[in-house]
Amino acid sequence: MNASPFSTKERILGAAEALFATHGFAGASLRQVTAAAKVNLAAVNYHFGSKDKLIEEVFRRRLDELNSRRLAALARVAGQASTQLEDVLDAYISPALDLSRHGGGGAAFVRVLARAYAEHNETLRRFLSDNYGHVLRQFAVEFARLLPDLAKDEIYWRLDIVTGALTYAMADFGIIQRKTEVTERTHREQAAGHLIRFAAAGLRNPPLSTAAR
Amino acid sequence: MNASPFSTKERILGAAEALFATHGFAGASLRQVTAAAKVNLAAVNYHFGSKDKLIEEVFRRRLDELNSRRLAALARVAGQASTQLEDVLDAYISPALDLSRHGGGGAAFVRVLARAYAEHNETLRRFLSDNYGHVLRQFAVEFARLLPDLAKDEIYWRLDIVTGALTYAMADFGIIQRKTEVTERTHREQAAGHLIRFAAAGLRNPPLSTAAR
DNA sequence: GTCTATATTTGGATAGAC
DNA sequence: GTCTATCCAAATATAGAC
Repeated sequence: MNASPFSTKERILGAAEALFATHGFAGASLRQVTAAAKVNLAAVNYHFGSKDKLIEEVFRRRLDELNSRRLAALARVAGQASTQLEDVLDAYISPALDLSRHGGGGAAFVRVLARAYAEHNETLRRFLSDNYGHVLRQFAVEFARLLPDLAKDEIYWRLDIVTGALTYAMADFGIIQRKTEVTERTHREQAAGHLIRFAAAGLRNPPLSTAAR
Repeated sequence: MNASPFSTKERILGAAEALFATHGFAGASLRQVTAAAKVNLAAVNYHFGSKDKLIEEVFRRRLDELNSRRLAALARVAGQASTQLEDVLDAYISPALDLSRHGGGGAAFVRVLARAYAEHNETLRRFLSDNYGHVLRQFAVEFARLLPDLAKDEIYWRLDIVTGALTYAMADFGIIQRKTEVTERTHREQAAGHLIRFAAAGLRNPPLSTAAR
């Protein structure tokens, strides 16, 4: 139960996170992982049991914190009369941004998360749905309060679009190449700012009247 | 030079497309591919030379058509006084939607494309940039015409967000599960409609004044 | 808990018959 | 062009000494 950041276990998790982000789950081998972590090849199976279990641990380590940070941020603005749409979006987006700043490897994890969406793997999907499902539902409640003209379906459609753009933006998949004079951190903050304003405008868009269909 | 849809080559390409969409490039083995295509294992190396070359062919087969369809659709609305933002978005989004309807395997390809974004593989990135770069630039010109208040940088930021949301939505990564009474096709059309309206609102959003920073 | 060594499986690629 | 058989490299996983 040694959670020291230099324990074998933690070093493996960190190396795995970085390599899964770069090469994918199938693309990164345990040999690469153990070499990067400077531990013995056999250590993975000893500490985690299998490659699949290691993947799950990589997720669990970060998701618990991201989840609770998002919900805490939401709790601070939910139900308040003064709350703006941007505040709720910020509660959703900023914890992901903060995570990506965790020099340690949070930035890599954000990309791992994006990969998980790309992998249509049912096991992973269920794992994420179990961890994120209730978070999204709570945010949907608050968005519905602030956007009373939108039907429930419409809210979910739009949140889905926001999540897509967020996933893509945070993982830095985009075509926009960071200029060398801009730090990684500044680039991410700019991305988050653009995203929040874009998303707010998209969410505020009046619903298509049923008559117009 | 046999391009019959039942030729060995085409069967391999179709099977590879489907398996790459499901399992990723590293995750799908040539053994799985050839078994699904009902051809001999050796056929891949005979027809394509290597797994990497096969991957490139999977892209080329669809990208050429998608590219020219987008540009053709853009040409029909570019420069016209009556053109609305939604028309240009439609020119960008609808060809991807059409592709995803190609019963044949276009739907799978859209997911392969999304995976290519997730794979940060430099070779693939360059390949896509070569194929898509000029298309995006042409669209940016037209968006700039319709959104004269936005700086060039701002246009690219927003287009990047739209591309992210589009990639995500078309690949059906979202949390929204299609209801069983809704056909796949209808679901995709709804997704495209929501996306276009959302994106139009986000793009029309007034720029953040520099004073407000 | 960590190591070396190895078993076992899987995957990419090729040789050579037909 | 297609097949069988096979090579070789790389990967996961485990056994057993320390």
